[in-house]
Amino acid sequence: MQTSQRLDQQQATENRRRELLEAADRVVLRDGPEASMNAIAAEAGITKPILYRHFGDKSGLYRALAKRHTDALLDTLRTALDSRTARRDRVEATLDAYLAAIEARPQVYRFLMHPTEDADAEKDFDTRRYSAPLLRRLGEELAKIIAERLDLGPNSEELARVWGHGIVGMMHGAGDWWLAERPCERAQLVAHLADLLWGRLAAAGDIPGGPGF
Amino acid sequence: MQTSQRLDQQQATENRRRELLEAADRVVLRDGPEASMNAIAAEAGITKPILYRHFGDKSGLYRALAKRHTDALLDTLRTALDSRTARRDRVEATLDAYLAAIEARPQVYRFLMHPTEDADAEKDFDTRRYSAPLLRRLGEELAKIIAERLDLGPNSEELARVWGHGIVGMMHGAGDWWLAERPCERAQLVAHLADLLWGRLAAAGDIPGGPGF
DNA sequence: CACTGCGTGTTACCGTAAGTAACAAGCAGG
DNA sequence: CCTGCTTGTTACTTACGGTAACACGCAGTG
Repeated sequence: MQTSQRLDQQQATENRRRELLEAADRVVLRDGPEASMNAIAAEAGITKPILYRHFGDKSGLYRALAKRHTDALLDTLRTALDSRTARRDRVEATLDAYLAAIEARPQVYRFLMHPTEDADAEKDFDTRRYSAPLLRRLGEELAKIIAERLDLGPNSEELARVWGHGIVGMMHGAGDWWLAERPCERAQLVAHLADLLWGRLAAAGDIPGGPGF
Repeated sequence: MQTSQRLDQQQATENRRRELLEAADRVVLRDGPEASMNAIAAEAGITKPILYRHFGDKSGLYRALAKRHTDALLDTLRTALDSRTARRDRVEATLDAYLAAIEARPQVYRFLMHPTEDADAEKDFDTRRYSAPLLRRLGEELAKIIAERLDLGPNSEELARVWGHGIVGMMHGAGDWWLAERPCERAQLVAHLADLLWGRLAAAGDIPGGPGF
């Protein structure tokens, strides 16, 4: 019975882990990224050392938590990108899906954007590994899709990655501002961003009599 | 002699403030955004309470410090945007100026991008006031310039602001990734991003026999 | 049955960082 | 000399991440 016991045990700890993650989730949903380990432990009805046994340290817990949300968001975005419509419609659907997600759960969004405060960064002012993993993943995924589907001529690999991270950055930057200021409807924002990607900036005329651009 | 004394006094404290800011600058340049108040005070040859008397709290000091760098960066970018060349050249010059700046002083850049950890956020999970002030300012400035110079038809105000923040976000996202991974030369990155803004994404053909996009 | 091993849980602690209270010294001007 | 103001200090509090050490419960084994 040793092996089956070990399996039971493994599953039990995995269930526990899931419970803890869900508790952490609730706290983050309430307090945002500055949720403390103490608060999370309290929400789960236990004390800190147990959290540390399960996740090593704070960034371990946060990584686990972020992975769940990131996976979910990526699924949503992929669905939007995979619909069988015109390219512009799909781009708009994807932008809209992202914006809807951050609009629905701003605290989670803030949590995901939080730089990792990584312990492994230590003393090296290395510039690597400082920004939000979510954005990196989104950028890479988008790059892959672009490279798969678009005929970009030579250098397509590099071009696709730049575009992937650039578009994700655009989405993030505009979304962040929009969420804070709410200057217009979501649909308007989506249309404006798609216009930007569709080259309207390059096509626009100078202001008549203006200083030129 | 009372008034002139008061003026002397005012100027003296202002000089002191400048000295302290320069010390803080050196520490941030060395340690990045996690520079501690103790370390900054030590660098300035004094102790914490004096820093607090001058700047109120940490975010006060950080705001003052960020303002200096943001002003400087904005000046650089404005110069690039104001050159008397073709629109595409000016856009590329601006992107390049931004990227050169973050490449030259990554620690300062990390510091500027750091979310404010604002004390005034307190308990309101308000979503406002959480992201880097630098990006907001860049976005607004760019929006102003776009609105001033481009003929965008109706709704131009709103469109310009969306584009401003969107383009800044794109620049930031791509720059951040590029700085971490260094996948190509700066000039390449600039050209690719300009291509994106010039609508090459919309114009590209599907991969022959691929899944479509 | 006593005994060992292991996973779960606790309390109590350390180090560090933000922020503050309270006090000491230099130096104007009555 | 004494009052008031600025500049500086030391020493504290509070909060948080992280850890050590110890206690309980519960399998399986001699």
